This record gives sequence, C-alpha cells and structure tokens, in this order.
Amino acid sequence: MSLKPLFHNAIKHALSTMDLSEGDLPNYTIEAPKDPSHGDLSTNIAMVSAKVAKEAPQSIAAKLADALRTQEDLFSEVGVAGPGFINIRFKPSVLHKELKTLADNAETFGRNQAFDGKKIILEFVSANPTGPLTVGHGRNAVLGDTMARLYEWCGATVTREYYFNNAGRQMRMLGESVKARYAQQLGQDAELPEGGYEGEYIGDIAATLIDGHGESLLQEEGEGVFKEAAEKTILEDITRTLDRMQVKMDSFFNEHSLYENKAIYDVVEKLNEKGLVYQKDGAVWFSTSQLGKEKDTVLIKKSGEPTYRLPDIAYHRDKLDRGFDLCVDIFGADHIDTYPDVLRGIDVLGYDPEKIEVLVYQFVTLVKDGKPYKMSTRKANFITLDELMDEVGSDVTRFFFLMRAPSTHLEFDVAQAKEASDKNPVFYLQYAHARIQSVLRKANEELGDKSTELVQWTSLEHEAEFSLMKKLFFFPDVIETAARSKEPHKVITYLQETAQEFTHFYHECRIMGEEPEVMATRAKLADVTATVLKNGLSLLGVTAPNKM
RNA sequence: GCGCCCGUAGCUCAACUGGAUAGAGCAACUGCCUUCUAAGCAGUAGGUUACAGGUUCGAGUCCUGUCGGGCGUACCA
Repeated sequence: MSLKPLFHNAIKHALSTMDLSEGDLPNYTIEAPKDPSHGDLSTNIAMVSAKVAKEAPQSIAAKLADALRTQEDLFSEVGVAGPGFINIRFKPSVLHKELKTLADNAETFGRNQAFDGKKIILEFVSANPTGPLTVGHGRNAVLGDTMARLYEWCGATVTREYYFNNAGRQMRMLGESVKARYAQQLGQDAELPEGGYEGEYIGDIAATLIDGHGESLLQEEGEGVFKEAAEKTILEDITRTLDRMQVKMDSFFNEHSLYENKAIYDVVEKLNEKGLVYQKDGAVWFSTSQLGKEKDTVLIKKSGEPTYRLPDIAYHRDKLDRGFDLCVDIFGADHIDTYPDVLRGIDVLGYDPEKIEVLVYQFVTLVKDGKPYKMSTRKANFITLDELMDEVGSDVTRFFFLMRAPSTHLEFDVAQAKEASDKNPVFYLQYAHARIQSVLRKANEELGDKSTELVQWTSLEHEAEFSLMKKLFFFPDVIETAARSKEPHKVITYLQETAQEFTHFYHECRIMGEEPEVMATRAKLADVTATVLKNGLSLLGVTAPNKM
C-alpha cells in the first residue's frame, strides 16, 4: 500500500540480474521527486555507488535502468536524469491495484510496524501542581500525546506518564499562600509570604476550605493541610484541562516515592561503588568530570536534600526496570542540561543509555498586543490553557502547537488565535473532510447499495486522480518518519498536501452526474481520501467533522 | 566566557534528514459562485537560504569561523 517497497523490491531484483546484492552497496534512498514531472519515485543508488563501483554514476544508472525496464508489469517509464537519478513511473494498473488494497483496509491505513512490539513510555507535561496549566505547558502536552499516538500507530504499546513532585520548596510556598488567603478571608491579619503565589485560584482553594472546615484550620501549625488541599484541587484541575485537550495520562508518578522507597540512596550507593561519588563542603557530589563533563554535579545538598539530578536518575532507572524498550521525555529547552547527567548516571548503573531519548522543544513566545509577553505562574500573569480553549477550542489549540517543528520557536499570537477562526489552517483540513462527506451523502442517495459493486478502478485515469492516489500511498511512510524523527508537524504538512490534492481532484473531476461506474469509483476514491484525512487528524487529536 | 537550539519571501513557517528549478499559508494584486460546501479554486508579485570559507558528483541541510536572537551554564524547581 506504500509505493516505496514496490520500487525497492524491483531494485533488488534488478541487482540480482546483474550479479549484485544490496549488501555490496552503500545505503541509498528512494524518494518522491519534488517535481512530479520527473516521475513517481526516484533513487540515488547510482550516485552513492559510484565510488565503490569505480564507475561513473550515469553508466551505472543506465545499466540498472535497463534491468528495471524488463519488469514490464510494473513500470511505464524508467529514466536516467541529471547526475544519475533513476526515475520511474508506475503503470496505472499497479496504482489501481494498490488503491484497491488501500480501500479494503482504509480504517487502519497508515499503521505500520516501525516500532512493532516495542514498549514505550512517554513522560510529559510533568508540571508540579502549583497552578493551572498555562499556554506554555500546552506545547509539551500536545507534543507528548501526539508522539504517543504516532508510536501506537507504528505498532508500539505506549504508556503516558506524568512525573511530578509534591514535596520541595515551591509546594511549601503554595501551602503557605493558601494558608494566608484562608486567614485573610476569615478576617485575620495575614500576609502572603515573600515570593508566594498570587493567582486567584489560591483564594478559591481557601474558600473551599472554609466551606468544608469553617474556621477550624486557623489553629493549624504548619502549611501541610493547605498544601494537600491545594495539591489535590490543582491536580484535578490539570487532569480536567488535559482531558479537554484529549490528553489522557496512564499514570502519575510521584517523585516523592523515590525517596520513600530509598531508590535515590541506592543510586548514590551504586555510583559510589564505581568510585564516582565523594563528599565535599558537606554535600555529596557525582564525579561527572570523570565522565566527560567539565564540572562535577551535586547530588545531595549540604542541607541533606537531594538536587533534581538524583531523583531524575533514579526515575529513569525505575522506568527501565519496568521493562520499557524506549523512554522518551518531552522537555522544554530550559531542561536540556539535566539530560546528559541522567544518561551518564544510567550508563554507570549498567543500563543502556540509548533507550532514553528526548524530544526538546523550543519555547512558546506568547505575543500579546504585538509584543512578547513574559509569563510566570507565581506572578499569575499567565494565560491558562483553559482560557485559550474557551476562545478557540481544543482542535485549534492542538493544531497550533503541532504545526511547527519542535526545534523552532513557536510564536503564539493570542489575538490572532482568538479571532482568526476562518483563516486557521486546521479548517482547511476539516473543510476538505466535511466536503467529501457531503458529496458522499449525495452519491449514496443516487447509487444506493450498488455503489460498491459498481466500482471499476480502471476508470480512474485523470491526472488529478493519479496524483491524489499517489499522495495517499505515502501516508504510512509519513507516519513512520514523523515518529522516528519525533516531528509530528510532518503529519500536518502531509495532510495539507493531501487536502490540496483532493481539492484539485474535486475541481477537475466531478462525481455527481457521471456514468454510474465513474461516479461510484470516484466516490470511493473520495471516501478513501476522507479516511486518510480522518486517520491523520485523529493522530493529531483533532476532530474530522462531517458537516461544517 | 562556555554549552545547546535557531537564523529561509514583508510576516509565520515547510523543504521527505545530502539531491534535480528552495515551497506553502497569511498580507498585496487579477480573475472565478444558475453545476457535488467560495471556510474554496486559478493566476501575478515577492529570495545572494544572516555572512565568509571548507568538505563532494551535489549544501538551506555536514565542518570551521563571524554576526544576530533564544535557553541554559545553581548546593533553584
């Protein structure tokens, strides 16, 4: 159902008639040329082999092309061009046959075996429960969830995990902030602590406590009760927000459990056995300088509290102990520095560091009134994901975060996102899908039950029909590439091209009013296109409406 | 200072990971609704891919340097 394997096998066969095998040659690629006039597919095999074969690329290409031409049932055209590209064009009969196979398996079309049988754990969001999720967290959540969907389509079993910490200074500060608001609301003289949380939600939590406990909590010594209440409420809110975005976590991993089960101290011990731990100035150090880093790293502070590095290492060991073949972390650019330390630690502990991969994304630059807007959870001058979804909905929000390559900064113009509902690219895709459904409704009315048996694939012969078909065949390749490179935006780029090809077909080839066979066959092609669009959109977590 | 990421049309971004004449969407301009959804289509215009070298059949993509931006560079989280 993907065209590349057809060509690939043909090349292997051609090589065998020349007494060669792939093993003798460097890796080569098969691609769809940018310019469709060059052919359906193209390979650089002759160019990359020139050195080994001690022969000019054109000469190799010519021989290979001859061998390929003998496979008459496959190709209508085999040519050599430019510096030695071999370009081929498939016979219509081949495309018709592939399309039939696709149509028979449309619902699962796109699924592949790139990660077949792998157990993969994705860690993402992982915001500590100190406040509502903001626009900044959105990119993380959507990237993580979409990667999970991609891996699943590539045959993997995926666990989505949220790693958080309900201990530590920020959480204490949160508790104290709630405590202060609680006292204030009961008319007491209390002040928000220095550096406390100023958001309105703190007051809401305090109010809930008053509803439940009245004034009884004024006697509380510490901030513990308040912290727990805040944590519970905020985590519930976060889950609800994620739910709205179609993000469902499989597990929440509390960093604190690594303290309770002594996992972190075991890590220190194991590292110590390798002679990589020492004490200095009252702190415990990891001798990362022996492992290629410039400086050593503190594992346990003078105060006795571990730094973030230590539980990070213990956490990743825990994941590998749970039997995952691949651990993927979704990180903002600001967290990148912890990653090499974790890998070093994992390596020393005797695990395979290649099982840990990171998707690093650049920051979201929020633009408000044409100017960059600096956000801080603590200062409460943030825009929450909920507020954003109130304005533009979940589909647009997800699509927006996925549109750009993770490695580039994402400019999020709030005003534009709010106002531009009809200019948003997501609607182009949804519109194409809705349009197809509309035509299909009409076609089905006309053809009734007979529509399937009327289909005659050979009746597809228009240029627009062929280019649409060829585009569809690439869907599995795109999913695999997007998953491997961890770049979900490739799916969007592909879907936009597909929708564009469909629209071209739609304007060139009428469905209604044609001969019954043509009508049925074109309707089937449109139907298959709709399914590909729907499959792709579902990977992105975006709906495919039947009407707009 | 050092490390990582980025620099492509006026703006926001692609470019199948080294391939052929660098492409879309906004914005601008010109056409197209008595025919399956005009949230659409066809077309025009817009570029020394920040700059300078290098590697090779071939560079936006790889290596070096320079300039500019972001993020790090904590016994913060």
